Amino acid sequence: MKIASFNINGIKARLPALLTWLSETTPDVALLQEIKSVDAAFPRTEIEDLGYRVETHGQKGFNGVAILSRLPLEDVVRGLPGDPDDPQARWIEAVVVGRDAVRVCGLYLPNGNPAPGPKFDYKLAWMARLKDRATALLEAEETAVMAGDYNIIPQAEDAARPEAWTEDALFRPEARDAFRRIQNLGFTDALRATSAAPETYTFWDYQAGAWDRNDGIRIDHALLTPRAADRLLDCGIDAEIRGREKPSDHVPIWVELDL
DNA sequence: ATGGTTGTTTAACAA
Repeated sequence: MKIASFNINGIKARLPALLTWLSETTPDVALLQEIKSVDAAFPRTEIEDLGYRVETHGQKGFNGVAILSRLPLEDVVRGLPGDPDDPQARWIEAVVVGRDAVRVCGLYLPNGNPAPGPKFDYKLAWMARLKDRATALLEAEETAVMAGDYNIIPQAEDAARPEAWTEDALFRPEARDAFRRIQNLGFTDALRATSAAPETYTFWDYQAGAWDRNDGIRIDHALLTPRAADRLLDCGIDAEIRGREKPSDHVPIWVELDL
């Protein structure tokens, strides 16, 4: 089973590019972030025509996440548990019913800039809730994947110019520590840990020719529970699509599990 | 230090 994650930066602007990528790479599951759409306006028909079920958790203007799946989905949950009053649509999870079941969690972690400040506080509070959800997945011994735009540069090697990010919310020690604490609960960072992990980034800014200069960062991640990590066959980053017409500033990541 | 770009939505805000 191939599970991909892609911050598309607006479904309205990215639909042709998304359909092309889906047709070319045929993931069984695609977790989308930054759909920037309300549920009713999401172009589900065009995606369903490619054989995907569509579950969205959107809002007006920004944020918004979705799950596309060629396999049946059960137990869809919208919103990260822990704050029913959180107005920002950044989490959706569901159980994919394949040869064996796997829980997929798609997340769009808050950016947090400028830091320090209320947006950075919100980022850290959201990460505390993520840690609680992650702990519950481990305690239930689930086969689960938490993938998406984490807005975290875990280590200096994950940036072409780490010195440019020292004061940024994506690289500040408090945010990296929070990410490390979650991973150290027992998750595998698939795109770093495996021999198949590619040596490339997942985000290149639109500004200042970042793609042409390969001035990127690795901020999209797939964390696997031990039961999922045991099934990991391969993983990758579809970096080349960053060079296409009207690209997102992120590129897709994917893991292949023996499920 | 500033500005550089894109998307949603139409004046900023978010990234």
